[in-house]
Amino acid sequence: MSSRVLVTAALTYANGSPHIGHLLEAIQTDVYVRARKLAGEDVVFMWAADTHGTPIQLKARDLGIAPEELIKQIHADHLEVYRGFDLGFDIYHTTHSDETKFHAEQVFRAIEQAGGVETREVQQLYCPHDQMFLPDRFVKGTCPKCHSPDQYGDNCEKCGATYDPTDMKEPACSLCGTKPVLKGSEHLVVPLGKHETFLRSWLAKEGSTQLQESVRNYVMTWVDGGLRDWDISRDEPYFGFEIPGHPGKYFYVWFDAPVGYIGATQKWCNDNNKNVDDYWRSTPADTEIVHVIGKDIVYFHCLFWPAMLNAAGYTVPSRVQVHGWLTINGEKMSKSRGIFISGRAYLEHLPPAYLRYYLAAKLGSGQDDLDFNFEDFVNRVNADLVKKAANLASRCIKFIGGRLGGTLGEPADDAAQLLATAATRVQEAKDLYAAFESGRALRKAMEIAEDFNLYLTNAAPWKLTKSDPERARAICSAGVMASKLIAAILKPVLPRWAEQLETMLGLPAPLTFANAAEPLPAGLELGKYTALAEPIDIKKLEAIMEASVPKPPPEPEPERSFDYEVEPLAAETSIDNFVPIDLRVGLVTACDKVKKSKKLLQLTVDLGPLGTRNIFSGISQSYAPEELVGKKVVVYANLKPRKMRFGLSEGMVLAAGADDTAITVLELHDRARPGDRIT
RNA sequence: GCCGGGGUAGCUCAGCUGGUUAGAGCGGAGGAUUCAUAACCCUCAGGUCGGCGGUUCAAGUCCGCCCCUCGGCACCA
Repeated sequence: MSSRVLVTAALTYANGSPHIGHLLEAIQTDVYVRARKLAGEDVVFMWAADTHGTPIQLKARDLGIAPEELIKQIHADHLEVYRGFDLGFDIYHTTHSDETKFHAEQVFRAIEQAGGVETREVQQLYCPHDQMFLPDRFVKGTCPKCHSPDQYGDNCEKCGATYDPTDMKEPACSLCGTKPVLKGSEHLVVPLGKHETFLRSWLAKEGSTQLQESVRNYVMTWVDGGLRDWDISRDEPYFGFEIPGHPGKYFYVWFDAPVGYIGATQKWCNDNNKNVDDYWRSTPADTEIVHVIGKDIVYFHCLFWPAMLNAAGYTVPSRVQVHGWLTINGEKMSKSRGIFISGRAYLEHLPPAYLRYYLAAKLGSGQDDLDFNFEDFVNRVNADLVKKAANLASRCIKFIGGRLGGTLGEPADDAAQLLATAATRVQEAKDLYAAFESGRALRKAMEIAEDFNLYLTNAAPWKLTKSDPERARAICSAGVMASKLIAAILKPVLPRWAEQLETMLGLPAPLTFANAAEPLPAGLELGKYTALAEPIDIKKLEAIMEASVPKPPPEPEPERSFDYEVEPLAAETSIDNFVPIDLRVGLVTACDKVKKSKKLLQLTVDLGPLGTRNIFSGISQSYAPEELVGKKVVVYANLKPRKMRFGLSEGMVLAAGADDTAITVLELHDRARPGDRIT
């Protein structure tokens, strides 16, 4: 066992408030940390907000405030929400800090001195109006392949072509519309190929790094496919740290973001009289470094990050634990479609314990996606927490309090075996937690509750209050003891539950995995029972989701503001340009999903006297096929038929919407006749 | 197309290195009980363990092929 353990959750990007997806990871990390602490290990949870990069810079500009001000506000918000969920991090720092800057520079200098940094001349689009180089997604223009207008600088959503923003026709800055110019710039790159030997050993199956098998395989495909150079610099203006010795160049946000882990540790060490080198200049055998991340950032944490650390002489991670995505009622989260839960909205309606329990109960060590299902949530919380665990404590403590003078006795002999099994389960749970198997660990607690609820029913102490009160006391005392063991297992997930029970039982010391099985003294005066968990109603969850979705502004302000952007208005034109476009009323008579296609639906559209058409439309992410059947839609009917992979598309169905998942097909009133021209 | 994960009772899932009549939780049906937060306890699911072949004395459990589904990649990191 290492003498020290340092755990991190991924840094939350400081451009918004944490949502339930962030909380999944935070809770997973917190449960892991608390469990290992409860096991008596020296564990710290180092965390921070990720504050640099173009999106934050631009958001601050839109709000008319300095980026420093923006991230300060957001940091405060993160801290409040995360504390609200009882997350036991030792620090929630920020990457925009002296400590992170210091270590980012250290890492960079070390790599540079070892000859690990090279320069490359990069030609990039530059907006003379905004006076900045434009990342690919900030360029809009016409696709060089299919000539669709208004596509992003990296690929075309219409034809799927990929290209360089410099290849686009009529490129424009997406911020101001100005035509960007091509400008050369020198970038600093780290040729990752130089670190291949190290990375292979770090990733090796036989090595000491703990990685999920699927993660290891995934990363190895990158290594085997040839490691590319990593561009670590960005030109000013860029919200971040200037690179030492390279004026006007800034660290790319992904260079300094993970260094935020070290920065947070440095700050915490400064404040707590510890030595940062014990953590980050140690050997993995001496200090475990465990990163909990989502599957989107595996690339950074399993390639760049260990390579950087190793090259700069820092401790490399000993474990990277990857989790999947959170879906809500089986659907991907999406603010625009109202499928979204913010941490803040949750806290306004429900106690954090339920979410912590639900997510921890569903989490295992795999990286499967996890569904937040409302019905399941209510069932699980009510059945496990309320009906099983809380009820066991309630029936025993209340029984002793109400009928037996509130004094605990020795646990009954016939419960000894069950209590021994329960004590074993606590130890098993400890190990399960350390393996990120919180779901299984919690099951152990429920097994204890099931055992003892049954035991109590069979032993029926309520029949003995008159005839044999001491026997009744012994039975219930065993139940109280079981509740204590359950609370120990629940403690990493439900710290407040454990504290409440500690108070009711008047425990001399906080519960740990080690002391959980220590007997309670006979003669102990029990405190009054206070409810450990209350049943919840599914309506609460619906209310939370509603409250999470940004509401439209109550009254239109003099200057209307929108939370979305639309394409700029096309150039003015005459009616002559409209005439050649023949739009017709079409009745959708059949509609099916296209196999092997993510976006397409295949429609059969009746144009009345003009016959029927087969039309493919990229709206499958917004419509179920059956929704469209019987609808009257607008068809661009003289559009040249287009051969697609799945067949011939004979026209186009008109629709509105920027996002593939939020498209609205134009529908006509029922009195429109199929085939009628639209003018 | 390529790479991964899945496909086991109505739902969510356990089933490790193959071995008696395939399990749990939830929901549902019935019953028992009243200490407890209408809580607890008992009984009830006759499930082709996605399909087809194969290995074996023995296969959800190993091998091959196929189907379905989810995710990732293929452009960016």
